[in-house]
Amino acid sequence: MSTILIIEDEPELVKVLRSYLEQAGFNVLTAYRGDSGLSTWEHKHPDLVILDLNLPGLDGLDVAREIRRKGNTPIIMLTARVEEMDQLIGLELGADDYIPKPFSPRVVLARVRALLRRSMSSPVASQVLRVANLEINLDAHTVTRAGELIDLTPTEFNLLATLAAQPGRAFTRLQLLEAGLGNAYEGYERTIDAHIKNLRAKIEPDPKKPRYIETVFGIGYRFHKE
Amino acid sequence: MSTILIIEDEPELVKVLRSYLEQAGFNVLTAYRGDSGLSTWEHKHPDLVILDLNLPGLDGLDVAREIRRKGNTPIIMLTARVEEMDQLIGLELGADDYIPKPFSPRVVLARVRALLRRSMSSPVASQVLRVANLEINLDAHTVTRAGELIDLTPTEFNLLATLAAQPGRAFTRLQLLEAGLGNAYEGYERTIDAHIKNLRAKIEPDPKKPRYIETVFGIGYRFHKE
DNA sequence: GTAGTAATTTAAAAGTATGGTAAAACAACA
DNA sequence: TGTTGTTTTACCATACTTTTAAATTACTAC
Repeated sequence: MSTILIIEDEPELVKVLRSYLEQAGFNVLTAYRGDSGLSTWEHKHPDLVILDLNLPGLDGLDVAREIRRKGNTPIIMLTARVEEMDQLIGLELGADDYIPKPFSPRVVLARVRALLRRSMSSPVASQVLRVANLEINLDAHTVTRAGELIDLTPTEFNLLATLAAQPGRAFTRLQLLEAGLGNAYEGYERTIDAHIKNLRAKIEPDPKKPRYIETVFGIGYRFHKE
Repeated sequence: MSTILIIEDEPELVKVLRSYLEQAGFNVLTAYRGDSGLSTWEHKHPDLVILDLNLPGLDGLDVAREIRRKGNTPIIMLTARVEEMDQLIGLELGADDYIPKPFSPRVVLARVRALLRRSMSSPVASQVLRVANLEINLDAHTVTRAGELIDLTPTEFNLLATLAAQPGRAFTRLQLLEAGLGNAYEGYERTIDAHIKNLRAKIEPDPKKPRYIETVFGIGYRFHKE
């Protein structure tokens, strides 16, 4: 269930939005000031922020900038008028969407859903990678193939997660050492080969003819796309 | 510069949108039917699609579904009324944003920018060279011709990428040795010839009459321009 | 045009690098 | 200490690159 943080100083508006969003099954946090909103964001890690432009304590623009600097939580900006919105766009600040007041809560809900769907499906935000008939759960550190649980070592899991996060992209052994094992410029590149071999033995139906983890000759490895 | 595909059957609306978007520096493609729009999308790979819900030929919903199935181009959906929009949301179809008619072109422009900024910064944004009907994916280290995957060796891939990155420019064998193979002043220039031959055998429809990789007598080679 | 020259294409052989694999050495941890 | 996971090593098969040399093609000058 997704958590949404509303930073807005007009209590009536917050009340309406909260009820509408909770109705729709979201978990709602609220803050009435910019600074306290930012602090809530830092401690609770919401999945999305609805942010008013004019706020006491700390301006909405500054809040957005700060959130962008420290993370990539999707932001929906509430603005007083369309003209104001256009100005904002010009500023190229990091909000993902803008809704001019007055708006219907329904519109907000629609945008929230659209934005969440988008950010959820992005490889960084999602906690579960689904590729081919593999399911890689980053939180649980588990991998299942067709519902069957596959037991992987930490290194194998990291490698797989790195590769599967961007199917189709080829990684060099050095990149994999860095991303999957943490140790960049120390260590032997062929170590990766050994792990890949073990990984293939566990996840490939036929390890001799890998379907998921492809070899890119002269480069490294790649997770099969599609 | 970003390319935007508008799929909309109302000519007047297309005209307004086009002028507004082009004014803002975008490259605009248009289609008046769902099926032709989908085909344009497949061939031109726009960075974003503005899609009307009601279309002749192929329904907007189907177009969106198809685009989602084959890729992840951001989609902005144009809908007749707010109520209709809510219905769509319920369908959980893959559009990224919804704009109810009537709308101001300014709003559309704002959304386009917001969405592009979002998708541009996403890590999936892959480096792809498209020349003729070849698609050279630098991240994946793959080459496809008309969707067909072509298997190249590392050297062949580097050579092709070097040549295709600047179509029309002639490269000497020495430059190609350096750019494609890494070893500059050592090595035999004729080596390039051998690789070019193998490369042609793989990517040219008729290797005897090369269309892509042209010979520049006395100089070296050049990727065909246009 | 034609002959002569130079550059390119081609195919095959010789050489080299890369990846797969299994097993041994090593490290971490209970 | 026994167990499990990681890294290294070494060998082999395979894929790739380079060289070679002969055949072909393109240019130049007559």
